[in-house]
Amino acid sequence: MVLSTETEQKIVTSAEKLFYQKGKAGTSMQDIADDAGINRTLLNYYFRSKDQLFEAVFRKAMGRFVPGLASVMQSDMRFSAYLPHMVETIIDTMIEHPQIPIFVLQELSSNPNRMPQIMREMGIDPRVGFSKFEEEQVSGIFGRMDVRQFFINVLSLCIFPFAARSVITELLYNGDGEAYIDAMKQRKKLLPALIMNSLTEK
Amino acid sequence: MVLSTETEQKIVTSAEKLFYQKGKAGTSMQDIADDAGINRTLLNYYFRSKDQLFEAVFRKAMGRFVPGLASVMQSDMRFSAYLPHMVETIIDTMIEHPQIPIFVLQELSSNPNRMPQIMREMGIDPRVGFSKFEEEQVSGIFGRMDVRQFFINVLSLCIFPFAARSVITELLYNGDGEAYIDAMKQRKKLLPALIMNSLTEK
DNA sequence: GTCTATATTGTGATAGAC
DNA sequence: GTCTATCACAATATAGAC
Repeated sequence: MVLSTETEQKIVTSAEKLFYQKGKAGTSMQDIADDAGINRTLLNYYFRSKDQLFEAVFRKAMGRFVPGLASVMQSDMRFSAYLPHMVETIIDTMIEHPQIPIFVLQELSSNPNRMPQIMREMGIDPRVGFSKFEEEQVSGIFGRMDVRQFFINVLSLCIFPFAARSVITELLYNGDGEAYIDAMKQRKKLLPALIMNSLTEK
Repeated sequence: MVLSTETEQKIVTSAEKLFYQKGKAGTSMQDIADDAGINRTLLNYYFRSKDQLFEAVFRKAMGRFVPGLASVMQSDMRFSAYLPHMVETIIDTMIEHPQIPIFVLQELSSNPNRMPQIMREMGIDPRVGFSKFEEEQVSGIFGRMDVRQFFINVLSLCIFPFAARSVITELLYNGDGEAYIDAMKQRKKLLPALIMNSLTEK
């Protein structure tokens, strides 16, 4: 999607901000227009309907982290280098766009049937991401760990802390947002070691 | 909250189902009435406003997993027994109410300022849940692992797979919902060992 | 491209009959 | 407690002037 005019960009910027925060149904076209400082009817002029504007925002959100992940997956790094790189890529993306996890997961949860289509559109082949793991599983790095469970663990450890930001900040860091962010940055170094460690049998 | 009449129960049941699925703004009073098979104005009769109905559902959702967690935390089990029990409690709750994570996280994300108040209302003292960990940290079980990071890891590994259900099912289990559920059940045994393993230095 | 005016529908909420 | 009728308002969307 190419954003030609300045107005179009302002619309998308405001729409992203508000859709991320309040969701699709919780955000009105008027809200977006006000935030962008433009007339409400311009939203319809550029995007025809709220649905289409939302679609643009949703796809942009998916596009913010899928390509980064895909490129890591498709690189020919070995597992030992692959893991820290993947963790860092995910966490950096999350720090930059901390509201995306909930936004995307909420939409996919309300509309689970979208997943297959999205995967096709984004050119995601589940088998590609695994080939690397499966090769190395043969060589024994994974021990008895199921590759799928392993993958779930990595994603959980990287993404959940951002989806649960408010809870974690309040419950563990006494509401101190900076302490929370610091902790998230630490996880870039912490997680790879922890994950590797979890693979070796006790 | 005591649900006296049958009608009131039908309302709450439908409201839970729809609010979990579509969120507060995405669900209309008419939707709920239709789902419950009753007249729309009865919702106002019993709950006065949509806000108050939502509050009832939200508190019920919080109440579904907070007490279970709190009771585990406040028991005087030692860490080695505490961990599997905590993991099992969380995952069992998630299997029973898989939509609660996103529902709660989305609401708390849109409205982060609710967290402190909720913690007070539910009688959650952040220090209580940690006392157990901190005692044992002195005795060296945690090694150099930060207790807060550890806690984040446990919650991430237990909860995220449910928040990301549609993604995981599609990406890792070819859309096979039963395979997904089986994997979640396996995690009850898998995670405690993995987590303990991650604590020991390599 | 941007505005005003307007059409149309949906929404939350209440009053009052039964 | 449950219904019908009705309110005030907000929502998306379009037509048409400039």
